[in-house]
Amino acid sequence: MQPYSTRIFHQVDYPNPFVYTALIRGYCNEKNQEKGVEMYRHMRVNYVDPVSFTLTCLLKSCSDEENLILGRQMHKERVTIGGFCRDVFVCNTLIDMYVKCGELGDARKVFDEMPKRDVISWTTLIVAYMKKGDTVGARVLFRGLDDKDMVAWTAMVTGFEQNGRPREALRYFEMMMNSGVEADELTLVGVISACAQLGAIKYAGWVRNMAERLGFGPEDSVFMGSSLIDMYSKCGSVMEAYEVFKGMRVKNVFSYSSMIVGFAAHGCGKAAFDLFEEMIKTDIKPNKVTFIGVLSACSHSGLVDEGRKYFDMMEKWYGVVPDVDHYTCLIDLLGRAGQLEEALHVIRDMPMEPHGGIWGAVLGACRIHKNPDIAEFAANHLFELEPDGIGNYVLLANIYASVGRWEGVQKVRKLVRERGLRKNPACSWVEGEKGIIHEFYSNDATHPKSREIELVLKDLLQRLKLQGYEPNLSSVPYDLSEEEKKKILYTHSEKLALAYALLTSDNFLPIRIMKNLRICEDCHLFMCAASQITSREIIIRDNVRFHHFRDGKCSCGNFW
DNA sequence: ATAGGGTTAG
Repeated sequence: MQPYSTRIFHQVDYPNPFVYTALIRGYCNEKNQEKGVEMYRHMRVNYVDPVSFTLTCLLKSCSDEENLILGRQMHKERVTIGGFCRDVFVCNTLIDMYVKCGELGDARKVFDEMPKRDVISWTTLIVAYMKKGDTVGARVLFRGLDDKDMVAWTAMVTGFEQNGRPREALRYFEMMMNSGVEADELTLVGVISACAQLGAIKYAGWVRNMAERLGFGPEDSVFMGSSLIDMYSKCGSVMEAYEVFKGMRVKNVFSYSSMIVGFAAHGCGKAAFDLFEEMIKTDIKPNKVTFIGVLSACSHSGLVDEGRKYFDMMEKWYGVVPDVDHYTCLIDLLGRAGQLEEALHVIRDMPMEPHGGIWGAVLGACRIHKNPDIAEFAANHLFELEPDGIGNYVLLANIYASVGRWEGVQKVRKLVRERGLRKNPACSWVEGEKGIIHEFYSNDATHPKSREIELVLKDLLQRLKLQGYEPNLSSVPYDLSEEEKKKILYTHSEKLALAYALLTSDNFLPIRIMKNLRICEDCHLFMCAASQITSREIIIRDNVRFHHFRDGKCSCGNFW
């Protein structure tokens, strides 16, 4: 605040509400809440009645500072002054204040008691429900909203996207289009992120065209560019991601980090490092996520020494203090490289408590290196930290099974039963014609083409066998007969998805399969062989990384 | 004069 603002103020003999409010606004804008409140008191003591803007200024600063106590006081003030109860501006700011302070119930109460609400009141609340993860609540509210505008629709689209429900996000986007509401940059960025989750590369292409027509293509918009980079790499196309990156006129830390993370997930370690080196020559400062990318690039390429070097550098040279997630990358790096003992030392010596992710990285490494003892140790921590994390139980059971410790498998199964947990069904999906997503579960015969899929798969299996493919029975973590194991392997969801893609897609295009869990050894072998026999490039995105199968080989080097 | 929706993480 300019010092003379206050001086001038004191020269006014009888300041009116607007003069006071101007001063309060000045203080609040420069985050000097105490001074703002002091002026407010001054105003009241002198019997000057506040206007609604006076309250909204103070409430806004309560939102920013998350000062719930003062916020509640202002809420009461509103009542005592009277008249403002009906003021939509004041109420909306009040709702926002309660939301920012995490008091959704109070926000709702203000909303319910408003005599007249506008689209902003609704949207504020819808976003709050979405952020809390209550998509049902948000949807109910949205249904009750009469004049749904662009921002309200966008809040729904991005809300679903942020809650990991990309299909609903796209559904709402389409409903938005159908109801004739225009989309803008923010809407389309949300849609692109939903496509990234889904692996819907064709759909994303249309959205990108739309964005370019509207003047916010990746060349012009950093947001659009960064989310396209992320989308293309999550859809298995790093090169296209890089094309977008190169074409962006303005880049920021998001663009670089997304690209580095993309390279990392595809096992392009060298490209990730080169881009990092390029980045630090610009004015753009690397942040936490950038280093997550760099470190995970090291771990997917097995570069332990490089990883250690970057880990030591990040704080010393770039002022980014390693947090528990960076330690997770380091543990993952050491673990993958087989240095499990060293990984445990790092956990012991690190300055924070290990969280689930840390033990998860250890457990993952134990799977690669078939180490049931350390696995048990890590899993016990995990079972305490994440008692409902079904993936951990499955992983431990698989590790036991891989070394034939069936009594261990039984023990884990019992634990799962006792805790009333259920295995996540494995699911794979591909984008079919017209960009429609086709989903497959294991042993799933609900797809309209399932009869043909079965035939394609049978035929493929026979041809693969002639080439020397043998089902990998140890991929089935059950103590079953060979025949039964073969039957189970044969129905894994990614194989169904592959058969569907072979049946329907264009011959020259790569096949992109997404799945929710990690690919099993047998499917990995199967895909290697299938890529050779069919001369098709097969790209599988599992829940961790990408596998590019081409000419009988996988980009992960059979080490994942 | 004052308000609601956005990009990167193993």
